[in-house]
Amino acid sequence: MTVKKTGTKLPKKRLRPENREQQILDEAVSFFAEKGISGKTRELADRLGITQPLLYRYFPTKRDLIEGVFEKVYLNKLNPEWLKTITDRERPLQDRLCDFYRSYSAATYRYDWIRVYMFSALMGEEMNRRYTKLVEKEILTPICVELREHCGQPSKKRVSQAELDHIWVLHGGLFYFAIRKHIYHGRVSKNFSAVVERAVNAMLEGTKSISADQ
Amino acid sequence: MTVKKTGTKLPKKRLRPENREQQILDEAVSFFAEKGISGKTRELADRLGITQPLLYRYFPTKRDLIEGVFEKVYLNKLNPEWLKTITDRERPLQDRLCDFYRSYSAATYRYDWIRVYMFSALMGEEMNRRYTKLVEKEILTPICVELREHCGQPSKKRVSQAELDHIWVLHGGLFYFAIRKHIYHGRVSKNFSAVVERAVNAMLEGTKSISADQ
DNA sequence: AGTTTTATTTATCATCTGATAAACTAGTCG
DNA sequence: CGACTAGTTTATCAGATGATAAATAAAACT
Repeated sequence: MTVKKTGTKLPKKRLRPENREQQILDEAVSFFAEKGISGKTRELADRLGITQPLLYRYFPTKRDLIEGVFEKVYLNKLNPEWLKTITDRERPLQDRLCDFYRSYSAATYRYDWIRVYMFSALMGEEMNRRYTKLVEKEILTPICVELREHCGQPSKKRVSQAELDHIWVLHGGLFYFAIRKHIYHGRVSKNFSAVVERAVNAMLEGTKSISADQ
Repeated sequence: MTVKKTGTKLPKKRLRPENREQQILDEAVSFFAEKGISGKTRELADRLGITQPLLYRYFPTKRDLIEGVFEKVYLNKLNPEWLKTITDRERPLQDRLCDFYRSYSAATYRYDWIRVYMFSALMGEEMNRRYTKLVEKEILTPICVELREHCGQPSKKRVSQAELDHIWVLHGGLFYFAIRKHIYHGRVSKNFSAVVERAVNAMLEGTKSISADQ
């Protein structure tokens, strides 16, 4: 695909602005994911094989660059298919949730994504809170509704904070798998799918069981 | 130019080195928890009402100061009582785990702790990995053993990664409550104890139920 | 009190770092 | 080709920031 001059030195080719901007943004995501937001513009430029001032032609300030990184990470991450998967009552809830988490994890449990996400959260970025609220509305609340049905306790009442928090334990617990892997660099099992199945299964069975007691 | 005194009496008292060092360390924990490790020494000094060079009398480099902060956060955090609580087979496992998580969360699910913990993890600090491994060894593995017993499947085999990962989902899921609260600044229910009870209960019942199937 | 000690401040350095302006040159077009 | 356009580099600035040395003054000591 790339027909570049073979040699010791990379040819300093000029790129069209759109391409250069994309190239910078791509590398910036991976760079700031690794180094954190206090990563230096000179080092990023080095990685790109360009000079530092060139960054400023495409992004007037470092903040603008960072914002580009955040947008790339946060935007269009919620797949509308997920809601369909979750609410498809033709299938057992167990299967739906496992499918959802397999797909969701493939989209977000990635080194760059997880780390930029956490950095932005620690910075108190508004975008993070917006995303979290969106997840609650579009993913977790629907799961709560399905969970009620699954436990034979449908109701018209609004999903409560307690119900949300209960599902957050599963959702966060699975997310924590990615934190352990990409932030703690700890040992995790290869087979995430098995972890999901076990956790989802236990949660569904357990929740049904304890809600029957009451 | 301007005299520091703001009219009211802020006596510039000299402190004994031990006291000053402690005072600096205390404020540093809360300061770096809020600002991240790239927080500036001058700003920390301002908060303390001292001058920036004074910091360097007690901590030769910023790195030394940060290390002091990390030690304060990581050291002696694992209470030996917890192991006793977890393994006390006189009581139902449900009660033991709920007690443990109430105590564990009181000790670690704090603004300063959670944030410094996450900052250090993102930096790839060795201390973080050590702590995580210790948690696995002293807390999660014992829980796995008790869980086997609870499910009527005791065994002499070593606790597997899959078993650990299953418990990590609960452990991380509850930890994630603190992340949502102190890092995402999201809405969480006041009653964490109720969240614990529900999650622990569901996990125990669910795990027992699904392990009976096999 | 006078003297000594040392916690603290004042003044300052060296370097880093985000940012800007001008020079340079690869690619394009007549 | 020769000239123009614009992507890129070179040179550099201004402020920030970690760190140091000397001056100051509060407490301790005699």
